[in-house]
This record gives sequence, structure tokens and C-alpha cells, in this order.
Amino acid sequence: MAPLSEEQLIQKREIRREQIIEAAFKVFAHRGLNRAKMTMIAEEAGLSAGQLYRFFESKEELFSTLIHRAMKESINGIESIYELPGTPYEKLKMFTQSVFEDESSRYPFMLIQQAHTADEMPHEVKQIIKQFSMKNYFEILLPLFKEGQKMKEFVEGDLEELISSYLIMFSALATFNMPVDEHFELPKAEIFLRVITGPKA
Amino acid sequence: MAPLSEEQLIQKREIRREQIIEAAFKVFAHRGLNRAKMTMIAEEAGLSAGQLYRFFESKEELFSTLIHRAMKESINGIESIYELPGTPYEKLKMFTQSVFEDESSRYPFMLIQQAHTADEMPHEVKQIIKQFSMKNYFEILLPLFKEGQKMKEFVEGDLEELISSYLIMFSALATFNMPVDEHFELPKAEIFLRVITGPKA
Amino acid sequence: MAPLSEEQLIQKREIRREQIIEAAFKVFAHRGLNRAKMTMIAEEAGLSAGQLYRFFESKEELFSTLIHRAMKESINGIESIYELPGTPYEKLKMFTQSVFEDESSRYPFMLIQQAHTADEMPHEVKQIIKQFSMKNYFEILLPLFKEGQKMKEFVEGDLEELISSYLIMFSALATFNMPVDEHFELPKAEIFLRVITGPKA
Amino acid sequence: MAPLSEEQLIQKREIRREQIIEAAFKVFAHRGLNRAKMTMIAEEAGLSAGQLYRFFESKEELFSTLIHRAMKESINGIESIYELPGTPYEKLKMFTQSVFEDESSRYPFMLIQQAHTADEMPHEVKQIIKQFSMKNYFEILLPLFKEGQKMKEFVEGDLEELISSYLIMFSALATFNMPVDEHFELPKAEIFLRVITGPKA
DNA sequence: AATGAATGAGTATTCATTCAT
DNA sequence: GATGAATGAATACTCATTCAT
Repeated sequence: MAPLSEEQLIQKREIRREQIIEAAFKVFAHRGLNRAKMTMIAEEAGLSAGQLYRFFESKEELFSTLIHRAMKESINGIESIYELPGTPYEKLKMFTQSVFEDESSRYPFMLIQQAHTADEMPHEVKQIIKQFSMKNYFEILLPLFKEGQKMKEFVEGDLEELISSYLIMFSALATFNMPVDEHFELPKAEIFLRVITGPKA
Repeated sequence: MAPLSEEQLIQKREIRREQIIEAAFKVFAHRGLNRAKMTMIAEEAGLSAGQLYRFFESKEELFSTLIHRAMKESINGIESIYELPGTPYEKLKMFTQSVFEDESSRYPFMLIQQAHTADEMPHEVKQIIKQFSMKNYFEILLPLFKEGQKMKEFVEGDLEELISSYLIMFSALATFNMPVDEHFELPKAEIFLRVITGPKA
Repeated sequence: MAPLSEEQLIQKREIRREQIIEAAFKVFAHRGLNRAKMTMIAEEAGLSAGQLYRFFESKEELFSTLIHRAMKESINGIESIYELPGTPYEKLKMFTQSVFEDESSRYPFMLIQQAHTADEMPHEVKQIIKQFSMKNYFEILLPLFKEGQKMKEFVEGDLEELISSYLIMFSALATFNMPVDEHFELPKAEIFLRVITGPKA
Repeated sequence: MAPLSEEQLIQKREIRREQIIEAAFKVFAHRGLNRAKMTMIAEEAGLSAGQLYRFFESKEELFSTLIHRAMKESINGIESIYELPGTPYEKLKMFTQSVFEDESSRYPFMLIQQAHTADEMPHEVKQIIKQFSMKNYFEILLPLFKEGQKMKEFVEGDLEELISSYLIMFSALATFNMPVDEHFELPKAEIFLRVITGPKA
């Protein structure tokens, strides 16, 4: 008989799987589908490459799984902005700051960016990515920005353009693959958000 | 064939070389060292892959050459800001705008960014890249930003942080590998520059 | 300029391709999709494994191509029976004999058999094979066997069963992967064909 | 647990071993040494792959064991023909028929056939297989066929050739790995045996 | 000079086998 | 004794690079 109960085994396996996903997130986020090697992911997860295949059928399936998760997480992350306390500006600042300060919270955005850029994507991923796009984020932020404008916290003017600008800049910064260099640090959220608050902030 | 003078031959060769460099710039900028294939560069330059080796010893040497050039060009590009007419803000805006609007002017920045993340870089390149970093840009922009602050065009406060913030955000945007999507467009320079002009602009 | 005219190149390439196909036919026929190694095929064709990929996208595509060809050739081979001289029995004997005597003429049948047996077939091959089956051969031989019975050359009785029996036995023998052993030789066609001619032959 | 006597333990182990052999017989017969996976055999036998190694040192040893057994069984099977009732023809028919009708009785022949074509066979097995060949069957059948000819049940002529033809055709049919297709069925023994009975049957 | 052909080193993947639990 | 986990060797495939023509 197996020394561990079935439940224990399943749980252990689930933990393993999560370790792999986390490791893969990091490696894929930084290197993309191509330059990420299965051995790198395995090493990062603390096991051998062969083991990865007990959890995922292929590198592509692993990547695909991560993309799905990245989309969910990025959406959830942005949606969670409404649960933060304070005014729209305070919410946006806190959200932005938290992403800028914690690399792992940027992985989902980095991964999606990698998927957009690469050409040799699994067909499935191509499909998902296509439908996805930045529109989703846009919709989510719309109410927040409206409120922000109404409260005069945000600069007046074309609302769509404002959100788009924020999103592009946020994306560019969140996915910026910085060299490990003391001089490279994401800007403070307050500074970045002048884009939104404009002359009044 | 009509015999060409030696000079003509050299010139012809030089033109060829430039074609290759231009093609390689584009391909490397978009795909990075790894994902760029020699055949892609050759095709873009309108010749066979074998020919590339008459001009460059290896893919790495080619990349290396481009990096050197990219550094020069990016420096020159930023330095040229002082030749632009108008106030510091107007200069900065014009410069920023021109880069945001013309993809090929972003290649040098993209390439340097690619070099940061690539792995099997010739040791030499690694060194250069390391020393280079963003500091150079910083030095160049220092006088402009000082003047901008003095004239109250730029926001007050920590000058270093301001320049760094501008540079990071500029870099992130200039090297952002955008999906071909109607909703993805770099922001207008005016909007982006609110970061610099702050509450007063 | 290339030293060979384009036409010459194309022709040369075509010859190469045929060499590969021939080599692959042999190796796949004997070993099946799995046990056939690309290096074996390459060696048999007199080139390196890498070269195979300039002609075929993958092992599977190569196999697929061969299956298509095998089906055509096996059909054509059987249809050609009507062009042989003599009575139905003489035709059938000559055909059977020629297949039994020349290994390479059995490759198409062996290949199709391999495709039937294997499980890990490219999806496309599965489809083709499914529709194919032995029915095709059956239809082709029907007139010959009818005539053979009418002429009293062939044994009387259930015509369908007679053809099926011939086909199964023919297939089994044609695809029999014999050890290289002096004692293993396909039977003489006359002997085998007693199945068809029965008590009267 | 109730303590089992040593004898009981040995017996239990023996049963296990037989289960494995039976399972391996089936899997190897259909898929051959290479395409048969240890996990498949384990699953068919209802245990884990690791367990197989408590009974057999390696896949090759397992295969080797089966080959030995297959040889014995095939010999025994053919020898048993003399215990069947009736004339030589009746004996041969009954034997042939029983093999054609019961797949598992064909496993030994299939396995030997697989061994012929497999490559990385333990050297030992290669030797055995080589010496074995079809000659053994030949010797066994010799008296039967002699008697058959004497009784005019079998066709006249070269006795060796007649036996060889029977054996090759029998082997080819017995080892024919048929697709699961309604149109594929081994022929009736009577039809097949016309090869032996010839014009007189 | 210029091209297509050829090679070999590197990576994804599978699976027999070993081993910790 | 028995299982799931772990490893490493083998093989398909890609692509920088070299070279014959």
C-alpha cells in the first residue's frame, strides 16, 4: 500500500503543480515562450525537466495554462481596485504602486505581453489573446475614471484617451524588462499618475 | 561586366553593409538576439544568409555592431534635443513626439533593451551595456531639466528623480513591443509629459 | 550568381526528394512510424538528418506523404492486373508473383499495414486510412474474379468470400516482415493460388 | 494480516508472475518490444510498473522470458496436432482453425515474429531466435504431411516445398496484425488449406 | 561573388528504471 | 511490499555556420 493516503498525495501533487506554475510564470515572464527552457523552469521549481511532463503535456500547454491564469489574474487585479479604500485617485495610486513594487504581481502583464509579441504561439493562445486585448481593462476602469473626473481629481477632457494613456503607460512600465541595475527602478506612482491628475494634482 | 574601379567596389560594398545593418536593426529590435534568425535578416536585406558572413563574422558580431551603433544613435538622438527650437518643454515635447511617432527612431532604444535581456551576449557587449546604462542619457538631459525647472515649466522637486522618471517611462514606452491592435497606440507626448510638467502645465 | 540554372536546381532537388522518399519507404515499411528513426532514413538516403527537414516538415509529414503514395501505388498496382496478358488466372498469377518476388513492390502494402497497426498516427493519416480499407482492392478485383469463375479457372462458390480470402492472404504475405533467413521465402504464386483455383486447378 | 505460510507466499508470487506474463504476452504480441511500454503491461496486469521489476530484471528480460515460452508453446501447439482425431487433413484443419479462431493462441507466433524484427534484442535472444527459425515446425509436421500425401489427401510433389509453403502462409496469417475492420477476418481454414490439398481436395 | 546544400550543437520530449516513503 | 516520484539516455527538430559549385 502507498504510505500516504490518496488525499495527501493529491494535495502534495497540487502543491507541486503550483510550484511549477509559479516558476514557469517567472521564467516565461522574463524570457518568453522561446527563450524559456524547460530546464530553466524545472530548475526554478526545484525538480527535473522530466517531471514537468507529469503535470503538463508540453511546453505549450504549460504556457497556455499560464496565459489563462494571467488573464484572469490581471483582470481580477484591476477589478480589485474598487475594493481599495479612498478616492479614485487614492485607489488608482495604491493599485499602481503595489504593481510597481512587487515584481511577481507584474508577471501576468508580462506574460500577456510576451504572448502578444511572439509569433510562434500555440494556436489556442493566439485565439484567446486575440479576443482579449486591452479593451477588458478599459471597461473595468471606466467607472473609476468617470468618478475621478467628476470629483475633479482627474484631469478633464477626453475620457477614453485618458484611460488609454494610463493603460498603455501602465502596461509599458509593468512589462518593462529591466536590467538588474541600481539606476533602473520604476517611477513612484505619484509621479506616474501626474499623467492622470494633470495640472490640478 | 563593366570593370568597376576599386573605389566603386568599396563603395558598393559599403552600401551593402548598410543595407544589412538596417535590416538587422529592424529584425533584432522586434525579435531580439535569439528569436531573430539570420535568414530573416538576410531576407529583409534582400540577399542570402551566406552573404551575411562576408560582412560580419557571426550573428553575435552583427548584433554587437548594432549595439554600438544603437548606443551612439540614441545618444546623438537625445543630444540633438538642444538643437530643437523653443523652451525646454517645447524641446522635450518635440523630441518625445518624434520618437513616439516614428518607429524606426525607436530601434536603437529597442535594441539596447533587447541587449539587456539577452543572455549569450559576447562578453564585450555585456561590459559595454553594463557601463552604459541610463546614466548617459541622464547626464545629457541634466541641463535641459535644470533650465526647465528654473523657468517653472517643469515641476519642482528632486531633479534626479524627475529625470530618472522621465527616462524610465520614455524607455518603457519607446521599447514597448505593441501588438498590432487599433487600441494600442503610444500616448500623445503632451499627456505623457504631464509627468514632467506636473500640476503647473 | 548561382552556378546552376534554376531548372537544374529544381531537377536536382526533385531527385533528392525521390531518394528520400524511396529510403523512407523502405525504412518505414520495415519498422513503422515509431521505430523508424530519422537518422536511419537519412543514412539510407545518403544524407544527414537535418537535410530531411528541407524536404519534409516533420517525420509525420514524411510518413503522411508516403501513405498517400502507398495508397495510390497499391491501387494502381492492382489495377494494372488488367493490362497483363492471358486468362484471369494467368493475370492473377503474374501479378502475385511479381509482388512476391520484388520486395520494393511490397512496400506500399507494408506501409499501409503499418499505418493500420500503429496507434500514434498523425490525425490526417488516421482519416485517410479509415476511409481506405480493403474494400478498394475488392472492387477492383471483382470483374477479374467473376470472369475467372465463368471460365471455370477459379473455384466455384461465394465470390465475395473468395476475393476476401485472396486479399487477406495476399496482404498477410505481402506485409510479412520476414527474418533474413534462407528458410523464409514467400511461397510460389502457383501454390498460393490453389486457394483460388481450388480442386480443379 | 493473517500470516501466510512460506509456501503460500511463493504460490501467491507465482500467480502474480503468471499474471504479468499473460499481460506482457498480449501487449508485446500486439506492439512489439519497442512500442510496448512497461506501464501498459503493468496496467494490463493490474499493478504498478515498479512492481514488474520485482519479477523481472528488465523489459528485455521479460521479453526474453516470453520468447522462450512462446517457442515452447508454439512447438507444443504444433505437436499437439498428432493428438487430434482424424486423418492428416482433418488434423491440420482442426489445428489451423483453432489458431485462426482464437487470438490468444496466436500470441506465441506473433511474439516470435516481433522478436525477428526487433533490434535491441538481448544477444542471447538473438541467438536463440536465429537457431530456432521455422525449421522446428518443419520437422514436426514432416510425418503428418508424408502421411497426408500417402493417403492422397495432400497434393503430390515436393514435400519440403509444401510444408514450407504451409508454414509461411500459416505464420503470415497467424501474425497478421489486422485492423479492427469488419472486412478483415482470417480466411476459413478449408479455403486456406486448398494450398495443401490442391486439385484433389 | 553568390547561392543552395550540408553539418552539428542545442532543446523538447518520452520512458525504462530506480528509489524514497 | 507497493506506490508515486525522480532521473537520464535517446530521439525529433531548428538554425547558425561552412562550403562546394
